[in-house]
Amino acid sequence: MPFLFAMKEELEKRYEPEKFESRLYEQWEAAGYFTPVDDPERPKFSIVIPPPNVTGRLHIGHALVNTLIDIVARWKRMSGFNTLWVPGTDHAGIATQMIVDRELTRQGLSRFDLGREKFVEKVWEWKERHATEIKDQLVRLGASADWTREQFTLDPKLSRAVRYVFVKLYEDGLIYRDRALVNWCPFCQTAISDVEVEYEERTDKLTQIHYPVADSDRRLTVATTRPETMLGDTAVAVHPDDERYQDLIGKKVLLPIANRRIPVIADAVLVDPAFGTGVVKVTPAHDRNDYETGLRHDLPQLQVIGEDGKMTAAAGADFAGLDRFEARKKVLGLLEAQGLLGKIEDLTHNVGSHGKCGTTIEPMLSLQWFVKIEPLAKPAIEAVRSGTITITPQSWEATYFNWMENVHDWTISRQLWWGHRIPAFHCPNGHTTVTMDDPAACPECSAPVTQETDVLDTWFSSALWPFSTLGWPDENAADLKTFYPTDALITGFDILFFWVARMIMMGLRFTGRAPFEQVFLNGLVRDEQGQKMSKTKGNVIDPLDVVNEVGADALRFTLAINASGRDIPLGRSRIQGYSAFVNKIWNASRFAMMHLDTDLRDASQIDRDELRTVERWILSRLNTATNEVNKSLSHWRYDEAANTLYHFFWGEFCDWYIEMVKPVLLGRHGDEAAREKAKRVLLEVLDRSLRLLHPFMPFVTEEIWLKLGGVEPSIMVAPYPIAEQILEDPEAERLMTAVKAMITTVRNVRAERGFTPKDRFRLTIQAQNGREANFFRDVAYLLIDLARLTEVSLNGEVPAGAYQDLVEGFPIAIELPEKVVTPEQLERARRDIEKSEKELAALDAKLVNEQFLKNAPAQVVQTAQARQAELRARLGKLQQNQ
RNA sequence: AGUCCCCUAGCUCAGUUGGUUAGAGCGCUACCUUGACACGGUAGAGGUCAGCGGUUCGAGUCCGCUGGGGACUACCA
Repeated sequence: MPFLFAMKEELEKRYEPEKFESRLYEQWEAAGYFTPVDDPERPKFSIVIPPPNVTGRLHIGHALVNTLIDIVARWKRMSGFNTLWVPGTDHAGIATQMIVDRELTRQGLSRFDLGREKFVEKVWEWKERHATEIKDQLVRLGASADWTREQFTLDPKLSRAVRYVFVKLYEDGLIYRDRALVNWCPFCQTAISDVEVEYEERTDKLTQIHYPVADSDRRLTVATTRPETMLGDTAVAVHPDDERYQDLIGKKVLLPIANRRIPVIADAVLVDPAFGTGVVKVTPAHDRNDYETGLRHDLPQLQVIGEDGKMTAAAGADFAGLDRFEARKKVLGLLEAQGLLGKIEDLTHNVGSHGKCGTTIEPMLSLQWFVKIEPLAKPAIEAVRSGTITITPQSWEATYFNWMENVHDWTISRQLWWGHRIPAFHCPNGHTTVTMDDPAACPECSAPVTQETDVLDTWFSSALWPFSTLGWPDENAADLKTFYPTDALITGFDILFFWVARMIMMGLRFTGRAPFEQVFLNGLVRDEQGQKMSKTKGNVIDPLDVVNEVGADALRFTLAINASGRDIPLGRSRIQGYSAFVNKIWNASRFAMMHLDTDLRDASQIDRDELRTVERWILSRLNTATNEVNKSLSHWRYDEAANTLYHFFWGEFCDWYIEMVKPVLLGRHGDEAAREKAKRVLLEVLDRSLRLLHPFMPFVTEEIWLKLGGVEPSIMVAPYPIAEQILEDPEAERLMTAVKAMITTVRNVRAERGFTPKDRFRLTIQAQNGREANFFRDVAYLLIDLARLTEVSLNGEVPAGAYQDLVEGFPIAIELPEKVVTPEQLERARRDIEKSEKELAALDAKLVNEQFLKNAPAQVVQTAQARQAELRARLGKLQQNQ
């Protein structure tokens, strides 16, 4: 990696991200770095944003997803990929309509006062405001998305794709219109799909009601949690084999209040004879199972609850117009008065409500549009099973299969105003036309046509997002040809069914290819105690607040280092911890730059053989880190990659290497030539570290790097480091590990024996051969500096009374002045020895065990033997320290 | 009810195909304002890896059971 640097200026004393983050982003955008280059030589990498709803501000979950996307995008871009990240927003049908509706309510208006056209105009105004706000927030995060390609699901281009898909699926018989039982939200007054229903466990009253058997004094007792639906009962069902009711099958019961005669039917599917009384009331118009039972027995469907959640005329004059829950009370009162009320018990069951508004769902018969799902699901299942698409973490695949293998047809029509209006045209003679272009008149009978008023489920357009945003259905669209299929999809697991599954289905159906190869599902951001964040709990963290407080880089790094695919516990203290790391990077760079000259050139020209062991060591460690970061990122282990960087930069570069070059840089040791080499290596390590860190911390790395003055105009278009075998140096690592351990041992003994940092000792090292002896002589200045010694002597006599130890295979002795040893110190020393003795005993036993020697791999036996020898030697030394 | 996941230091978590002395961050203790950083440095305390049983020369890691927690899907009159 040849590179040139000309130090431009020093860093500010303090790290103050607010001073440069926005400026850098503007520079990147102005330079066009977010837009892919037109270079056919480069492999491409493309990814689409999970389009945020235009309902409002982004929350911490958005910050997470977009940070993870940005890390991959920046990593790929620096790694030479022609990278496209498509940004955009979703019109979010119900959610957005609700919000604008609510605003109108505050003004004392309703959408009906405005009318459809005016209302939709209002929503567009809202959208313009919020799409901008969302972009601003992503900008603050440092998202390297290509804003010249920003998309919106209701844009003409995407709307055309939506219409094309609708028409095609209709023509292929996969979209149909039918009167069927759907999930109805009485508050939003629209049908919703199965996935939009959220189930919550609740304890309700299970009420027994006695239905008198017609022309008899017997009565059948049913049990229900929804007494008001009895008004819509059109049968009572028992199990065909239930002896208790054999004689009543085929007879009639008299439905109380309504005073209708309804049949007693036998149904083995609906009725579990062991539950309750074994008798079930059947309300085909308001319950899924009853609906299907009704179809089996050809029962009338009596709709007693209307679209507004109020009782209909069919419920009887006394009930018409009454809210469904009011009606329940009234029914119970009347039944009680008639003595037809039985036992009332608690029953814990699941109740479905609309995820967007919380209203209890009313299963309702309704004329709606559906997508036949099975022909779409089959290939989508196959794509994941065959590995064409991989899902990470893999455990989600089971959930995916489970759902896909059992999905029902998808209700796609919504009784809303905000969304893609269904391109179906009806004429008074009952003909329906579905075409790409609006028909002037009915093609069959030339009668005037009117367009369907329903709009499509928001997720219908989202399902096309990876290709509609790239220009599809125009097969020749340049972006489609270059960037489709996309490479990866990063999103929350909560929209696996809503979005991911449907994109796979639609992508396969319409482009013949999986819309992406890899899916990474990130976890939920929770608070530090693992609790879900919610406004009511007051534990919500607003990403923008965090950016304002500590900068985008600290937030991004905190999110990344916790992103393993599981839920992420996030708290202020955690973010603080990683903002300290950003601060550390700033200060370490500042130190390095204080000692780098302005005329450094082409550090790659250093002859590696001329480097000292210390320098070969840090380059070797850096190389290992480089290798690990690339590897971890390639399999979605953001946490591993971030951890590797954290420990390399702080634990090795700052804590050891910088301390080790200080004597040379500050002129306390070595000559001018040595100083030059040290500077170049320092620069090289800093440069590579910044590049490695850049995808995680784009701002701080750029700010420092620009001041370092590299040849590339920006770190974000500089090459990402890759591991180079030439930098590996196991021997340097072995020796430096020993040096570090010796320093730590001296410090440890100093502290344990109650000496102060000012007390200096003499250290004696026994080297095994001349080469090692020379090495320790060369680094003696380092040991003296970092371990605070008076001198280091090689292979000398061990003075009587010196503290002895064996460190990484090297016997050492520390000459300590006389000092009274406290009982605590003795106790500690004894415990240390005891621990080693225990371990040695276990090893001794293991190494005479023939089974172990026979079965264990040679490598394992060898390390055990080596450890045994070392422990024996070390114990010998330690026992002399009294 | 089914499927999946989790239980490792005070807290939150990492521990790849079973193999040296189980790690990190935060928190805690003691000492240190040493020329980049007190958002710092040095040293340290703290773990019967939920429990029981099994497989194995060897289990935090594999299998079974029990207990506790969570997620998703389906359904319950």
